[in-house]
Amino acid sequence: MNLREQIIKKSLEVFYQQGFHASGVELLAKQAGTTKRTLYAHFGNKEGLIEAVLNYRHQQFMMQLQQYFANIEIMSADDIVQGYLGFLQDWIRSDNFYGCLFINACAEFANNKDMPHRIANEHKVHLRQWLLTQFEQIKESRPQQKADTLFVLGEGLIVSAQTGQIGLQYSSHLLLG
Amino acid sequence: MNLREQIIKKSLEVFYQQGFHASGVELLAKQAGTTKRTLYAHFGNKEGLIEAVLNYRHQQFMMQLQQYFANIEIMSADDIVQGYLGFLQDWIRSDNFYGCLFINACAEFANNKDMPHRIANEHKVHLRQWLLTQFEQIKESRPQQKADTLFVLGEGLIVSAQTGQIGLQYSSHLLLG
DNA sequence: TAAATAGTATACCGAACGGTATATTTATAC
DNA sequence: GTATAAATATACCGTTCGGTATACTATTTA
Repeated sequence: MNLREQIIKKSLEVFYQQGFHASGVELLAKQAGTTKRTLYAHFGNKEGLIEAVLNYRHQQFMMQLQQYFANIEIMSADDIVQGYLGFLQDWIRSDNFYGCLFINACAEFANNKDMPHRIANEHKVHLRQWLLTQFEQIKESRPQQKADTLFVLGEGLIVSAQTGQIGLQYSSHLLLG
Repeated sequence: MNLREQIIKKSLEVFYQQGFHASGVELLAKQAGTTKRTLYAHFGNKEGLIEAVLNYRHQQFMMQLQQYFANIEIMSADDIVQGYLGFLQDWIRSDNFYGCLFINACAEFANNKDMPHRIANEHKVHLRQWLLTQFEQIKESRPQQKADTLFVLGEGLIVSAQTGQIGLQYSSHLLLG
């Protein structure tokens, strides 16, 4: 068992459910089944742990998204839209959904020079680029506009769910013009 | 000068820029030009202050939105869409934009039984209802769907701006079907 | 087998936290 | 003009914070 990864995984859970500032290092270590001493040996300080957790979550999220898309056939722009929204809905409807960790990080670290904010920004840029690539691969017209609109819609759905706006009667037939 | 309101206004600024957990009561009092003693006399505890700040922000936001709409002529669904998006864009482009305080509150207080989360939920419900009323007033078809789609798009724009996604090429011609 | 490595247990540090106590000053009102 | 209320200044409380020190144990490797 990889202890370092165990600490990251458990800390991800705690940060996600309680926020970064509200999660003490003592608790993080205990939840990971280890001690502060070991935690600090691995990550230096709390900031180092946060950085590792955010990087881990980025990898995990992109992996899950790619895996989801690997199981569906993408032939049209609508497939991309329905695929991405389906992926988000599965996540949103799952237990222990507390919004997007990167958005939450920006909420707690408002200054864009703060490391968590910067990593969150890079994650979103990466995601937008990935969506763009999907539209480009099927040689869709205006791929940038479609990717960005889908991205914004997705962000809106995530946050709306986080604030308890369930059963939204939104329309997703917006990208096919 | 109303000291209670002064404390609320300054605390709103501090909470908005630093987050709730990261803002100490000592700092909040100092920024408001008063002392902890007085702050506690008015709000009982930190939670009471947070509650007052969130309620104040709700009133302020709805007031500003209504004022913005009072200055434009609403004759079509497109006017409502452009009006709401224009209102959000003005806010997003302003100095000291750090996302939506209510979304940020849900990020820090993930449990929907927490008071800040609950107030945030009520605020969003209220906003959605207000948007719905706008579409109903011009006797637009499918007002609920249009209001919800506009709401989700707005939430997405706010959060996208917060994570630094500028110059998005999204399409707002999505509600006119 | 002995050295080196990694993790545990626990106590501790100074600082900051939310919140309170005491005493003094300011402003309002009868 | 004096009582009453409201705000200030400041010190303090117990607790928790992020982070460190010390000592011990288990595992690996030469």
